[in-house]
Amino acid sequence: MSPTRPPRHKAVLIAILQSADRLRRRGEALFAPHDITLQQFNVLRILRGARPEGLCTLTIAQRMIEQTPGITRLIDRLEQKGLVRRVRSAEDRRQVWCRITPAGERLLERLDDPVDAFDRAAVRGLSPADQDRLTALLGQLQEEPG
Amino acid sequence: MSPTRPPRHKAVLIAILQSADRLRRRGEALFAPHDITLQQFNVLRILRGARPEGLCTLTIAQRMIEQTPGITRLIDRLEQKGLVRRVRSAEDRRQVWCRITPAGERLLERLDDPVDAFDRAAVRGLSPADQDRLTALLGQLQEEPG
DNA sequence: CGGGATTACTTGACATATCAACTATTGACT
DNA sequence: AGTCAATAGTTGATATGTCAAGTAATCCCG
Repeated sequence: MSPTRPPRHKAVLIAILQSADRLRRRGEALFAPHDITLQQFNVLRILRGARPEGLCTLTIAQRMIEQTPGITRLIDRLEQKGLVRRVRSAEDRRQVWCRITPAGERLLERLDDPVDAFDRAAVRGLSPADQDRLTALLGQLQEEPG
Repeated sequence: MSPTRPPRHKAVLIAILQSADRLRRRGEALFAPHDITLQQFNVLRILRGARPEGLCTLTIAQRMIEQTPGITRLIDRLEQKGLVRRVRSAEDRRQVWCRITPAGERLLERLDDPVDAFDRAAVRGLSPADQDRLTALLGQLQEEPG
């Protein structure tokens, strides 16, 4: 019924895209009740890791898991929700420093356990050794130039 | 400089999401000059594989690599470009049969070689055996329920 | 220290994604 | 036949993503 099995190199790519899609969707479902998206959560985590100074906008963008050209408006939304505060830098007035607020920290604290449980559940089909192998293989893939 | 390395189970998830993001973006860049998106390309390929009868809308959605709730409008765009034709089914008037047009087939033919080259290049950092291992590991991951 | 190149965002316009109704048909049962 | 449930799409509202262009501040170089 299904078409002929794809050649090995296509199978890899399909598997990666499918896995990521599933993970993203299940992640979004986890965060949706808390009124944030996966990307917003990632920003908050990055900012929690950068307390107390915070980070300026483009530095956050660089640390995102996924490329995020719309970082400004993403942080706009977090600021509107009161989870992030922004201040224009005094030394270099082009930069904007972003910091997580106490409300943002409280939200992350509420999410820490569920997220960790989610992550563990997501990989429970693989032994620790296989998890390392998988990470290593994907690392090799990404080392490719271009 | 970078924060502490993430635990093994998080590292896997990050690697998957990052890899997929890179692949998607490079794929989009490949298709952009031809005025289609990755998802549109996938629909066309699915429909080429279903010639000459075509498929009805939701069947296409089921075969997509990524979940695609906006399948109707996605196909709207393909129809507007003349790459797909739709006809309401006579037997079951709820269904809409979608078929690739000759223009759609010509577009795919132009893309076949570049896409194959792209796919091969994307995995050239891995030996064939490693490619199979990677596919298998991701398969195990996806077998997980929930 | 003046002027062009860079940097760090910001904004506007537009494409696409997502979810929740809603419509039209068909199927299943009585 | 008559009705309720299920199926197959469609549509509207809204959120988000993406690219290109614009602005303000700083840097670099003579």
